Amino acid sequence: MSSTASDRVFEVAAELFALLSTPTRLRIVCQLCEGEKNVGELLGRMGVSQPNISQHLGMLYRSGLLGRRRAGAQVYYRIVSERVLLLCDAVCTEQGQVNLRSDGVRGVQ
Amino acid sequence: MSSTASDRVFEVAAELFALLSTPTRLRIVCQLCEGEKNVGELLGRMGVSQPNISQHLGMLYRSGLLGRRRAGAQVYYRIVSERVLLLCDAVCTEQGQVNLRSDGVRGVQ
DNA sequence: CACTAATATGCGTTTACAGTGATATGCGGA
DNA sequence: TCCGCATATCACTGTAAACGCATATTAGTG
Repeated sequence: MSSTASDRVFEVAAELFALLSTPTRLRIVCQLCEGEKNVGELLGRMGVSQPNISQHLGMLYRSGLLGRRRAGAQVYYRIVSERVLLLCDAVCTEQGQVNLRSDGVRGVQ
Repeated sequence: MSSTASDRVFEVAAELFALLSTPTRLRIVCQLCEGEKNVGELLGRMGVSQPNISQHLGMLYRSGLLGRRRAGAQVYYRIVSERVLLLCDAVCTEQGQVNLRSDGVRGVQ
């Protein structure tokens, strides 16, 4: 049918949602909302294995949601997509739930 | 030990994202943004099978994202969750993006 | 060059889910 | 009441992906 370019739009958007569709990755994103962190720091705050978190980080990085920077033996990850922050906010406002961005800071930087 | 209340929040949010993580369901939601539609109307606008769309509709309905109303032999679905609209907007509000709630043509970044 | 810490990658298993085809249910009309 | 349309559900299959484990890579130190 006429669906060619708009198909891509839906596929890309669906992929983005899929990246946020597991609690572990959501928690990672939430942690990184507070600022850049290395793998060890993330590891300490969530009860998952190191290979597991590394795989999730790699996935988010390859998808362009996260950036990374090497500092000696450590690798620091950070959020580079403003879209992700919008999505996190959108999911938490409403339903009177806790804001995933626990520091409660809003706005664009 | 990590079984706190915030765990539930992440699980719930992840589930919501998962509901929007397939192109077919995203397209359904997009169609319903224009207003209430019955299954046949949705079927005509997207190239999927009837059982398939029915299952997706049932899933979205049971999750509370859609409402439904029977009119004779037809069943009309509508969006009842403001959250979904926010999410759709958030995906597209990045510059150079398309709004899913119209008929756009452009990719992500 | 070892040795160790920090992080990444490959593999195997299990589970969940999207899609399909066949069939069941609900509804209006003759 | 039987028929045909609109929609839902069941049973099945293939595939993808999350997790755990073992191992490889990279960096710092002696």
